[in-house]
Amino acid sequence: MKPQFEHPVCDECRSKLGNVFCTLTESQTSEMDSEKNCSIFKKGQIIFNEGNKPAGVYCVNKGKIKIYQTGEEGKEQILRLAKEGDILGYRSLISGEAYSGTASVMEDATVCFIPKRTFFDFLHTNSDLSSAMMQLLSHDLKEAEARLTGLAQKPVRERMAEALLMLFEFYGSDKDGAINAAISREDIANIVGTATETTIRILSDFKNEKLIELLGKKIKIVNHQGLIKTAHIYD
Amino acid sequence: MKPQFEHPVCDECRSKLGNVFCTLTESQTSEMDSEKNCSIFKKGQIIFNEGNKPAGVYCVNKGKIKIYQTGEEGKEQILRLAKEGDILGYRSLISGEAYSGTASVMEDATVCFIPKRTFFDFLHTNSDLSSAMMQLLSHDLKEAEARLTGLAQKPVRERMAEALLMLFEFYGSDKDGAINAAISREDIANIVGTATETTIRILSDFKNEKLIELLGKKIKIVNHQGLIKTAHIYD
DNA sequence: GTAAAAGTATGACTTTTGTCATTATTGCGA
DNA sequence: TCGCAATAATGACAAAAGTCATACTTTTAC
Repeated sequence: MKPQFEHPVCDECRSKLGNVFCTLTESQTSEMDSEKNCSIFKKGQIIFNEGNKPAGVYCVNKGKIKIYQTGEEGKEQILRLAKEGDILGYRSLISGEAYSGTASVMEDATVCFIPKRTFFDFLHTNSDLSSAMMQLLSHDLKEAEARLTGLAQKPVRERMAEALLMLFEFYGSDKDGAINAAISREDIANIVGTATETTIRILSDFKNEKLIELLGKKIKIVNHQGLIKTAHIYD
Repeated sequence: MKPQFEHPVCDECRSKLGNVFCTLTESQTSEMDSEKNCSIFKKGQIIFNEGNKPAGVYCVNKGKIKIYQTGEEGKEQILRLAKEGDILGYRSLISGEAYSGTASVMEDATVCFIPKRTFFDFLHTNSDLSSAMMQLLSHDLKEAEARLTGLAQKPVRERMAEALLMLFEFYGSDKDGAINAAISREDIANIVGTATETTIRILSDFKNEKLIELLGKKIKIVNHQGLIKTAHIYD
């Protein structure tokens, strides 16, 4: 056995990163440690697929993951991004349905699997966890509804500015001050809900307007206020 | 006192219509009956406003309500519709934020108000209710994400067909077989996420294609299969 | 280390959808 | 019941965004 691999840095997930599992009691924490199952996923691998039945929830220890729905012509719509500390697959598990989206690895990841039975057991006996899950779902719902309205009402350019600010917020910045993620133009397009070419064009517009810099695959925001203004966010 | 007005048909909300409050115990049911507060709202009235702080949840006894977000140029995006048996305002209450949408009455309504304290008290002591709320939120989230993807990927015509099928499903049909709601073209536009004129045009296209009939303000679906095909839903 | 594949960039053009203007039509209140 | 206001309908046009073609660049795999 190699315990340092089986439970790599999950204490971090719980305490440092402050996800819903912070609410677990001592005994639940150790039950989780014995029940969970961590694995490594390489870039491009699928963690779960739209249409599959969930058998538990996933907790991301490390890496970057996208959850997307596939439209008719195979175009992906990215619904959510996940990084260390985030949990995945709870929506479908809770509503007892098949996954409505696919989780795919953008950067090599370590992910723990917590079996359905364990998770529901915690949920039924720990009202703090229930409460945290309700808040998580409420937050996701708020987010989804805001994006829905934006998609219906805002032009691509505004949504693009918004997406860049979101990516910066979510991933933070590397040593160069660029968004700390190697995200393709296509993925950005699939977040914003537009064509890849349009994404490329708007990014070069932003570059010409000195709002961003393009450092290879990395994007650096050089004028935050300008982007905020472009996104028409005034609060 | 006039008990027949204070608690008009709430037993129906609970048992017949099967909302989350089915999970309440006997004593909680009577506690709710004494704590709740029912009122009548006329068409056009606002039940709560985007930005306000929630003080409880609302349970719709009768009537038709829309929840929408207002975009920059004052355009409404309808997020959800509610009818008898539905509850309102739980998302913001649970996440402890201001309302992210406005609830406005489309057809005269009777609505009960359940104070925050009572609701949270039930939630903490009744794990069946917690569970039901989690399922409700999960369902809403799934719905929102599906609409998000549709908005990003499907043309207006498909979304319109989808919306008509949804309205039929949600409101049922009246004696003429038409959708049992007097919903304006503008409201339909704000559900679909398009301009009112585009809505009018597509509805007359659908009429010419013998998919629907327009009986004054009412819409009758005469070719369900055709609409399903137009919406590109194949499951 | 090199070739193939994937990703990025740009131009030309088309399609979709929105906007504005104008005219019916309906519903409702005085 | 009349007339006003809101809603619905339609046309002409403009703008936004998508598609297709092609070139160039970077990554990846052998």
